[in-house]
Amino acid sequence: MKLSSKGKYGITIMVYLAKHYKEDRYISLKEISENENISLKYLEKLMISLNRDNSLDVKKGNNGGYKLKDKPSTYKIGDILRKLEGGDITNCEEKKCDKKDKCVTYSIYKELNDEFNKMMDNKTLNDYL
Amino acid sequence: MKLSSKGKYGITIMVYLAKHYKEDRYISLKEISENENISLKYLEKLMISLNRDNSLDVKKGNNGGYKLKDKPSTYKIGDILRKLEGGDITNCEEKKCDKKDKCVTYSIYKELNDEFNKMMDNKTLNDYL
DNA sequence: TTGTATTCCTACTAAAATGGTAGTATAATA
DNA sequence: TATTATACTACCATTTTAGTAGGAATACAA
Repeated sequence: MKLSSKGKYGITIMVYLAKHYKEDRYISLKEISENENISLKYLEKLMISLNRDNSLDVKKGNNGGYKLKDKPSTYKIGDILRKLEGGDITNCEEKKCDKKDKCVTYSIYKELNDEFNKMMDNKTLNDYL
Repeated sequence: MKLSSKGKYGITIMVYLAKHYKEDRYISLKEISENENISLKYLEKLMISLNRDNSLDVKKGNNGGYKLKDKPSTYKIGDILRKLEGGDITNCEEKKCDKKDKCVTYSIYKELNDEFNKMMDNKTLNDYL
């Protein structure tokens, strides 16, 4: 029942981009790395996950980097965390288990999962500038 | 952002006890093990955590076992999961981090954590009989 | 066209957490 | 004293987490 540090980094990164949204420039991972104390190499890896839905603008090369494609209020905290932490709070869906709907725990976990997602989707980057 | 199978077993166990609450007898781990397909040895270990708050009645020896001390509606799902999964959804509290309240992520995680706990505490064993 | 700054891709790895197993001790009671 | 339970302690294999390392691809500027 833990949110991993991956998700925390993800939020840190996205909030950083959001804070500089109005400057309308590409922000390099080097800059984020130095300001937020996250290793550059690890950042690179996190960005792959964070941008797998193509919600960010990327440019390689000199003065390249990342920026938000849209305004901060369109980025839900839930989306960010799900990209980094895996989609589901429960692992009831997995092959291991054959009971599915017969199972009490499954229904509890499903409820918790749905409510948790709803909760996270109520918050956007704009709430944390 | 995963709830582990430990928590699922915990709910399975507690729901089992709840279902037999009215029979007012001690239920052995052997019985639960056979009915729910959980290894006896692992069950024993889970019970230590599940009963570390002494919310269950235990008797050793012949015809011994566990039973609820109180009616199912007094057992919150949140309490059960927290006992097995560790108290907090975030690990922002840990020594690693020195920022604490300055930190945006901390405040997000705290909100999520509080709401998640509230959510789980709204459900009791009685809702899943 | 060459150098430099950047992201992208693939592979590896140490440490921690998870999900158990095994053996023995302790207790209750018939 | 035999039997049926839980309690305690130690171990362990597998998976996940949190990175590191090295180089390839791309963009652009001098």
